[in-house]
Amino acid sequence: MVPIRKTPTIQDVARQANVSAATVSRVLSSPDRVSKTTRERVQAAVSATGYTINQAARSLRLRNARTILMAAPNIGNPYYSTVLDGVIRAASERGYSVLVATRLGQDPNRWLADYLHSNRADGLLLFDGSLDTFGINGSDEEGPNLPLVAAYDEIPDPRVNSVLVDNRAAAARATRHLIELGHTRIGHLMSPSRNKSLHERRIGFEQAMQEAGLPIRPEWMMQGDHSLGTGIAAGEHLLAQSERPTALFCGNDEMAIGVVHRLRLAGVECPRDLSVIGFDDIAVAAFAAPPLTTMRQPREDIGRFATNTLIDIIEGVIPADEPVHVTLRAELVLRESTRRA
Amino acid sequence: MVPIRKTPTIQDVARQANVSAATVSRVLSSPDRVSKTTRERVQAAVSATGYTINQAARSLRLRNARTILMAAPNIGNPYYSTVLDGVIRAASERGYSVLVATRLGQDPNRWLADYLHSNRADGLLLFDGSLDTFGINGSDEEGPNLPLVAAYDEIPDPRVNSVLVDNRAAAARATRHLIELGHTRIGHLMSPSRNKSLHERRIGFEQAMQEAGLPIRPEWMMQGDHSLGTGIAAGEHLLAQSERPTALFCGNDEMAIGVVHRLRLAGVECPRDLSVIGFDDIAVAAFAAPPLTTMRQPREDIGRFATNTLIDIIEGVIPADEPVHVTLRAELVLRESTRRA
DNA sequence: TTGTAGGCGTTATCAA
DNA sequence: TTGATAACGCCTACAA
Repeated sequence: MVPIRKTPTIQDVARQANVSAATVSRVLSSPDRVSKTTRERVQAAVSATGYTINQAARSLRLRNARTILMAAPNIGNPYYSTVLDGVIRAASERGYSVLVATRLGQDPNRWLADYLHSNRADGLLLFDGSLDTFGINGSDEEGPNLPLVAAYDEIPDPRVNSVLVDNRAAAARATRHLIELGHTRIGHLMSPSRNKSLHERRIGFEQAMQEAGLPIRPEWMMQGDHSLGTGIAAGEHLLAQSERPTALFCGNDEMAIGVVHRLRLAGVECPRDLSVIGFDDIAVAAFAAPPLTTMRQPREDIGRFATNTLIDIIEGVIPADEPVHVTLRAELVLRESTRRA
Repeated sequence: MVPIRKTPTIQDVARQANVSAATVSRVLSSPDRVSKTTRERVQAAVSATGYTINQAARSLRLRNARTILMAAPNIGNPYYSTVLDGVIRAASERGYSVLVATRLGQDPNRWLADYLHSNRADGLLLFDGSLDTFGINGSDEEGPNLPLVAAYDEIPDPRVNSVLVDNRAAAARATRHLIELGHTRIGHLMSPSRNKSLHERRIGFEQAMQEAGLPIRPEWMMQGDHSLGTGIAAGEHLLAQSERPTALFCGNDEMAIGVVHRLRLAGVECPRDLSVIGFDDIAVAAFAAPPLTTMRQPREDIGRFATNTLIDIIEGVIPADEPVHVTLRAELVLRESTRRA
């Protein structure tokens, strides 16, 4: 015979505490504007009733949602899920909820813009390079931009806030690691070049080689598409050569694993005959045979920085008209696939 | 000199179309209750103004959020992120948004309950076994339960809707695979037994062995904690024995990889000297040396089923008072770590 | 078929 | 310091 118990509203609390709803609201948002005695009475009433603030009503009134939206191509991919972990951490520390979207329908730009306009999210974290930031921001001339931070390899638009990894410096660091081990015959399995940030990895490699006065041999510069398959193909390309490098910098870990795998089949052992360094530090890297030396992308930091930047913009801590560009550094992870020449 | 353009409301659309706001609302929610001509006029006005429905207002009025909340211990873990992928797919197909939470503060039960009461989410997907469903549901006697579906290994409470994998059947299937390959000397590296569902894996193993009339040798029954480390320890345990099994069923993939790794160091090769089958099909399994035969957990399906069940409950398609228990099957993934005896 | 009016729960403004 | 009031934008009886 328990009475049907609606979720209590601020009115219920007010009644219970013998004050007005306005006072309850004040106790909740700015307690110091209320006298100590009433404040305590209200707080008692709040816990007595089990009152929870109704976010929908609050959002409607305040025109914000205290929620951010993360858009990523595929959250099943460990890269994005690690980033998401950082996002959730940072957001919850600042009292924000996180909405995750991967299926953006026919017109992703409109879909995302609607999300913000519809008062479901206050800002947008964009991890999907296939999306066009112009479209989301509305046509160039008009109106204020939506709170938006982009964090993916290709940032075409300097007017958009971004969090990126310094690919060039990271690639140079990887290459110098090989040089420091005494290698002079060094090859590079390149990432797809369509993408500007990935292209930076090649630039970084070339810079490090030039600085060390080492020759870049064209037959040791191979092109891959980041798949295991092109790694294997690159392995075959190397096997076909009379002179082989003693070290190889690969544009990502999958390709590195492919190369190592293919060469082993032919009796060329890593790191005995060839030192190999990868890029990304995917989960598999530590379990590969041999465990792969690589440059670790600071995925969680990317999520955290992007989130904090976004919330700063939402809350006006950072002026919205001056784009923010954060650059993070990758970290060298030493394992067993590289060794002294 | 562009005028400051507020996001248009339903009133703006109404004005533009020369109708009342109520009519616009009808066009949006039940178009057939409006004459064709006005409907078209309204639709034109909607796109002319770029109107987007304000979710906060809608939620307040309708007392729902068309949003579900997924609670998981750690979204950086590939297991949960794959589940999340399924969740997002299913939810977006049914027009729901997905909120993800991993940091639940000091009092997780209260935190989660607040989330629902505060009208931010209509239902809860629980993937965190450390949470107590009793607490969230409110004390036993009172009130209607919150829409909640649990999907983790340990389901202590039959009154809670759940989506689970049939661990016993899956373990039996794995064991029978080894038996079918002609093995008779089969060991088992067990999962932690504190957990009921994990304990089922052991039961499944024992059942399959008994059905085949094979002996269960105590010295080949080892206990692990699902870490790589206990896999290595189990490998050492096996190496110390004068008589070894020819096949081993491991409670999860990490342990399987650990065993294989340790045995190889001692010159015992998999699958030449020992066939090994794991459980889960973590991403690493396919890249292990040798690629690991294993039972794949249908992670994405778990997410999808849980989500659809939850939304069914929210929308009243399924009666809330009769708990739903869905059982999914794991799938045998054949790779190279098992072979004929 | 369409319009009017009231209220969902909150907070900001203004007055007391 | 506190209270009354109005408004945020939407939906749904009810009336026309």
